[in-house]
Amino acid sequence: MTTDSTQTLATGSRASWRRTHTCGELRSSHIGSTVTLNGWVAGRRDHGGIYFVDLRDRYGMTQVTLATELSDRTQFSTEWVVAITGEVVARESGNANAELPTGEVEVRVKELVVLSQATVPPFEVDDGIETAVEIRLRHRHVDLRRPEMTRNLIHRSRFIGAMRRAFEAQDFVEVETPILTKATPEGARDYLVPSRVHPGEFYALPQSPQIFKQILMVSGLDRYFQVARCFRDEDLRADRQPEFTQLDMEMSFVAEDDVFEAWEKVMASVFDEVMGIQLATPFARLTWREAMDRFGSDKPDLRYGLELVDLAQWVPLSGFKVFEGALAEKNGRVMAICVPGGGSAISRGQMKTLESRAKELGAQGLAWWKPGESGGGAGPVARFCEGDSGADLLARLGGGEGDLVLFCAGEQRLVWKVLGALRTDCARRLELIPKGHTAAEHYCFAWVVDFPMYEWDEETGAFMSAHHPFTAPVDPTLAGDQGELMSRAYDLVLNGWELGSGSIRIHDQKLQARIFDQLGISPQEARAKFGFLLDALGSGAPPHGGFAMGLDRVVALTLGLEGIRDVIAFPKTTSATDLMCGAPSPVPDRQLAEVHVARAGRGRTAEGGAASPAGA
RNA sequence: GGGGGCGUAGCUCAAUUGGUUAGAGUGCCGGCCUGUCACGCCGGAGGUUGCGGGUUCAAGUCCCGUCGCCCUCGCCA
Repeated sequence: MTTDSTQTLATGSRASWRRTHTCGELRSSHIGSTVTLNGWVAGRRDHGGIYFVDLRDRYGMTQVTLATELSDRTQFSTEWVVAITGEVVARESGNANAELPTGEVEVRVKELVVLSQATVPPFEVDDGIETAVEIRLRHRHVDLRRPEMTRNLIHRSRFIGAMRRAFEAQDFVEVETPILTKATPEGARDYLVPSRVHPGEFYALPQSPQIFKQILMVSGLDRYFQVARCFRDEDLRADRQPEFTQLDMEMSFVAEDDVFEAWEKVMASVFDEVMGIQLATPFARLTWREAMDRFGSDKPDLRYGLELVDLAQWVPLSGFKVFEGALAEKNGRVMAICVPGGGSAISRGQMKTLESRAKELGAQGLAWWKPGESGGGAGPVARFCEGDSGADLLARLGGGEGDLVLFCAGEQRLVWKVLGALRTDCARRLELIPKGHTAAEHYCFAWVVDFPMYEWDEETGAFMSAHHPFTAPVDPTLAGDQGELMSRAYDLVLNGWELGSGSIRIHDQKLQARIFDQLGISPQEARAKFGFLLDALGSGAPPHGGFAMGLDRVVALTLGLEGIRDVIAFPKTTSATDLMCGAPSPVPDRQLAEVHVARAGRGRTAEGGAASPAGA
């Protein structure tokens, strides 16, 4: 039986159902007062003579009680939105709920108004559910009602707010840059937006506000920041969405240290304000080369050891032809990691998994050794580790009996990649990674500096910028082998995640032109693509540099999450679709014609049929 | 684009060698219960086994195709 209470809703701006308190607010001090609460019915327990309702809003949960007479004549169910008015009463001792901040009291309901009915929820609106991501995304409006999801979004909001205050405290100015901008063939694939006014021409959504922020420096803004949406049409990962948010910044008349210091201040202030954590600054610094050689990664997780060890000196002692051959190759390396206790902790089955992982990354196989009592031991490399050879190796690795040694031989980049991945894998397996995200020691920040300027691209047979083409070289004379040039780019790394990257930029028009030349971009091409930047650099450009931090990532890490999906209100799936609103979707032909776009090849039409191939 | 995993009730899962009417928990609906808060007890409804084809006397199960989700390599200046 539905009450007529919904009829009483339209009673003007001072409706009687308006809440006086939130559902997370009531304490013993409120006992005796009459209150009105608004919220969602999170749970009901009918005990015959007394009826309990858990009322939930984003502030918390409050238990309210209904007399039989009231519960009998009022219909409501899970997730209905109701208003209750009643008296706050103490719970008798023994009935208090210590789990709930409001657990000392409850509200004895005199009146209940149904504000909105609800369909049965597709899954429980509660923390710790095991519902498939797909279902949660499809019903995101319900998913976000779950306290842990609400908490994530609130944490994100506070984090961003604190960042804004911290930058403003250092005189940074927030400036918005265009979302409809110019396509750049370099870098990631652009999302394109057809122009209606200019047939056949397209805007691109920004991969980052890079050029705009440099131009703001030329304009004399001196210190800029922005909470910037960025778009990259590339395949997704757990820590990658096609649209994501950066805390982007740029500053003038600076070198690396100035940028680092500005960020260290911001991070220290934000962690303190939002989480009460006192970060130690300055953050650790290591060169790219050191990061690769010690951890096999340019985003090393510094919370544990398992470092890579170079074995060039040991290989001749081993007499292992395969390793000797690898060393003789150009950029050949033989390296290993020693997994403490891995001799017994890593099973035969797990070794198979490690090996297939190594092969997946391009290794021929996985050489390993489990040292035994007297220098022998098990594994394909064991017979090269007998006697002095084994003793020498163990001394280099700092290991011994009971450990597991994993080798990798080959081209340097491959060795780094394989051992870097195995290092992470083993650390996870052996649970060497300290858990937690609530104390300073859970956060290992590090600046990685001195990246290579260029990377060789096999596909195009040309050098590409490792960072981006506006990055200043360490040596502005560009002397020496182009492949060996180092850049003034840097990354900030946290617990094995790349939080963001930046660089000191080129502020000299002539040097910028030379870099374009090294990238194989002709002067005509450079003018067409980046003419406005070159013009700006020629109009009085201050030395400048900056950095952009992936907000989704840092927010996820500070919540102890392993992916960024749960800190984004409406994220996309692995195939870049939005399951809630159904984007992307076909559009009617009329709409396509307006923007001068014709269908080509596969695809659905707005009418649901398949599009005819172009030219048909 | 490649590799791997998953897809059965609203949700989470089970179903022997291919074999009777596809089950359980939870949620939902109804009934009982005055102190629960993962309430308890009794009853009920709820299924295009992702979709399409094939093999077979017989398919949730085997084969082919396809779609979706997750992880991952490539990719992500």
